[in-house]
Amino acid sequence: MPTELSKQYDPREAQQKWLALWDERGYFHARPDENCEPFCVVIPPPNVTGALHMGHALNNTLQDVLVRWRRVQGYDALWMPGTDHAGIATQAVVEKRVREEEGKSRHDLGREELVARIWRWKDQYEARILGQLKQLGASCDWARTRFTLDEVCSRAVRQTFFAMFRDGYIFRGKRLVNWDAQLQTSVADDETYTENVQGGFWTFKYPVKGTGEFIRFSTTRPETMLGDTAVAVHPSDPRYQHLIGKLVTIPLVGRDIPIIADGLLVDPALGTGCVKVTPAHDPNDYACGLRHKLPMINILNADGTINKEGGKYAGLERSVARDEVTKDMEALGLFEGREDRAIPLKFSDRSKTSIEPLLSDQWFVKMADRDDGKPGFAQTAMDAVTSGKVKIFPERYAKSYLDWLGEKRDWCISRQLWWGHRIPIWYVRCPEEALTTAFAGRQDVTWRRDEDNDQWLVCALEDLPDDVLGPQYPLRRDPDVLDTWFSSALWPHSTLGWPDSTPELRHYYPTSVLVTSRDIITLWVVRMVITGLYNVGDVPFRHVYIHPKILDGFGETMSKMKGNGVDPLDIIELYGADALRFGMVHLATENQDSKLPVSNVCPHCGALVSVKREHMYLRTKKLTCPECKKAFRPGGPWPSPDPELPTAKQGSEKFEQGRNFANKLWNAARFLLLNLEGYTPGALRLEELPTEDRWILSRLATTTKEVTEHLEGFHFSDVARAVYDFTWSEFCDWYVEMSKGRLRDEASRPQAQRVLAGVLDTILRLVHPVMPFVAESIWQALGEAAFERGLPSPEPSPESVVIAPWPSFPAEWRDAATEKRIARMQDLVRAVREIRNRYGVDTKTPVDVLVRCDDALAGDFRRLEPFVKTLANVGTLECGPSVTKPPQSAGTVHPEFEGYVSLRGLIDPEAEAKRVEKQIAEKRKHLQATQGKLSNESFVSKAPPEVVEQQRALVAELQGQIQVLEENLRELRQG
RNA sequence: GGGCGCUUAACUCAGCGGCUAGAGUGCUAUCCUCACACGGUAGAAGUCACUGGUUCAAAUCCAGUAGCGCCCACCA
Repeated sequence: MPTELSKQYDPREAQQKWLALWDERGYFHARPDENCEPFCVVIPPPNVTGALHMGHALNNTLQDVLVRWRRVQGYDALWMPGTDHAGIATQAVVEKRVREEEGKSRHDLGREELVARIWRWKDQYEARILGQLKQLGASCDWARTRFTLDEVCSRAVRQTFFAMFRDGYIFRGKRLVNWDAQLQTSVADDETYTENVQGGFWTFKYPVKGTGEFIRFSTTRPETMLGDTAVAVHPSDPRYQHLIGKLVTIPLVGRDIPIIADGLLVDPALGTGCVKVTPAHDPNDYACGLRHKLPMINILNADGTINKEGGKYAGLERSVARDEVTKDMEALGLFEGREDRAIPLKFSDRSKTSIEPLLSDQWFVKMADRDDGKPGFAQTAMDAVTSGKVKIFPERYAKSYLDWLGEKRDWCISRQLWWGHRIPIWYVRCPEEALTTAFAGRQDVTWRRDEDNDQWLVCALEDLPDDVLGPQYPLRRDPDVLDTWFSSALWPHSTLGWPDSTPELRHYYPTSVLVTSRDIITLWVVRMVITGLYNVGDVPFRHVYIHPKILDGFGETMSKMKGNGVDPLDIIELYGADALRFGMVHLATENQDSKLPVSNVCPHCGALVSVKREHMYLRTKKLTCPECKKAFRPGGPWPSPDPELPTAKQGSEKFEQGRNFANKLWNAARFLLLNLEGYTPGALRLEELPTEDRWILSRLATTTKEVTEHLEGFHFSDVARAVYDFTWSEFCDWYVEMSKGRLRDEASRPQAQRVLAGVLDTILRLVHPVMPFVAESIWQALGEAAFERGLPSPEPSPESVVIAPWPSFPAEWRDAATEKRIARMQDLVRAVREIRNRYGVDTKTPVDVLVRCDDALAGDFRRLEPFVKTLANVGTLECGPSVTKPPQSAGTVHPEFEGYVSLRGLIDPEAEAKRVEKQIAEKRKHLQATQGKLSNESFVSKAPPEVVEQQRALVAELQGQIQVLEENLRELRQG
């Protein structure tokens, strides 16, 4: 029963109960309804590697706010959930576990077994992540949950790759990879580490042909000289101007290479100012090689020995070749010296041997414009934004999107991993007839010639058996997998069933809005636009909303290692899911970062101990709680629990506002429910309502309009603020207080109940997208006591706030005159309270108040007299034009009236006089400034007339107030 | 190195050309009054980073300076 509502809102109980109820009733399940306008959001799929962090909490809260709002607005709302297989990250986590628990490497397990292990890991963590999202209150359509590596997504990936390959958007190209010569495999960047090792810095010289001159250069890897294809100097370096365009000979291999000018590669201040260029074995040289169309000579075999390009050095180990090369150069008199130097060197995580940058064949998606008339991918994506088909909020992020695309850099999509979508390419050496015969009439196989390697590249929609061409032409499948972002790029349409034309795809695509963070605009947003346009023929979403990034109290990124992160689940436990959500919505401003100070929660007493810089990176092993003086271990990525010292969870006081707000709402509802006895539903006629009712309805109508507009413009912080301010500062602080007397009066009670119930009903609808749990709790309780309610006419209430229609009120409800009337009364009440406080007059002792004002105002105050009397505990209230300041009273001046509180025996005339003097001084200063403006001829002539008028009115007002204050002062001094 | 952003009360942030610059937290005083102490009432607290400029008018627009941060590229 309603009267049993506890004094404090218990989020935990509510969360359990309503999650189950919502799920059971299927509120979040969407069925494509042609007669209903769709609103669709696809979740940025979280990685299955670990737990959700604060960024996820923010991202998903904002999506949920939008989806819940649109759903109750009557849209056919679908929020598509799912997770990402996150190639490298997931494989690395599982490999690490296998290594730690079994001491085995992935090579010990083999590809199949490792992938099987990762699938098991994925099932476990996917369940955990989805569970966390549910705890947050995310209103996803869980029945549609997808995974970027599941069958549905795989089919889309296969189809996309096949079509892009067939259409010539996917091509094979060269790229430098990290080559592990011991394991004879390339390794991903994440699998390497850099160490400073003692190395050499050699200086050599090459003879410049036909000049007798030499050009000097330095290197840390002399053996790469065998693969040099140019020497570069800075275009504006005066020392070498005359040599640009000349040829030099590499003596050891007898190759002639040009001297080129390259401002990007060469820093004239470093070394000799000349750089040898080895495009096949150095990332910078590679870029330079592309710019100058230099030959790229690979001098290494897979095992790290020098290949046939190295001439007489062929077959030598790298290090041996280095010595030999140096020795031979010295013998030729071309060696100038060597100095010891610490050199950063990349190593492979697994073999611990040094990484060799090696040019290898990789797969790319072509971004640049094409010469065959088909659109270039980069351009189509740029057009989508410049034409406004995709709108980015805040607008400034459109610039990063366009800038990045403007480079039109090809997208390398092959990764040397085992976990992911395997590239559907088979290599075979055979005459083409073998292919045409075997695949005659098949649309699902296509092939292209790879002249460099004398082979065919065969792409197929379904896996091809190795012997499909017969035993003499075995197929070899590409071992690599696709970049994770390749499958993520298809997410908005693959999750809806593409390549099939499903009802979902037809109805919900393009989706409505994508909510994400700015660091993946280029990795993800751009690529979704490209594939959406290519596969479906339309953009994937109409709007992109980029939310801020959450940083710690010092403005640093949060990370487990630093120990400055906050676990959303801890916040839910400590403050409730609604508090977490309110906090997230509240910090979502237009700003690009938002700081969230972090605290350790004392495991003994729950006190918050703020995390300081020196606590980070596990530098502090033990902290003492300032409250209970007991010791604990600060939160962080501790590998195991400490038996001696309990570890703190991490929290933040930022969420107290949301928790308190939920409690405030709860108690406002409690108040109403305790006063609903005898409630009967009934229609309200605006014109018959008393001032206070028209006032709260006017404020409610304004708030509703504002909240709706803030949601439409993605101004989330303003949404939270508007709902909070109205509920707390207007409804609770004033209207509820004003209703107390009316509820005790038999005659006015029914109407007060109806308005209170109606306003609370609307507040719940407005609060629901942000704080669904507390809204539902109150909604259900209210439903028992006042099932039929509403504004202006009562209706049976929907069975859940989750499906309660979004409110909107006629513009006439907003009533500026009434709002002004109440504001004036509030000013009077506040002034009386201030005087009461100042003189320490107990709230239980009534004071007499006199107000000098015109007749109209006096009439107003008389109508509102009961409120003035109860809100400020006023004994007698006298008002009118003939009122004079009583002796021994304190006063207040207002633009429209003067108020006096009689303080017989309490007043300190001297203190009061000083106060009045101070006020006079302030008003005079203000008056002077205002008059100054008005005496400025150009202000009067150039400023808009209403601004000038405003200032004139202000002058009159101030003069009046000063006059009153001066009279009061005289009276105080005389009396 | 390129791009973007931030600097307003003790802290976290609103305000984006025209009120005597606001909120939440914290602080001070007071009140456990029959919705709420996760509360009420009132109060104190700001050279709007600095220097110039534009404008009748600048926290707000422009330029520069300093500090902080994010993203991207890179460190022969």
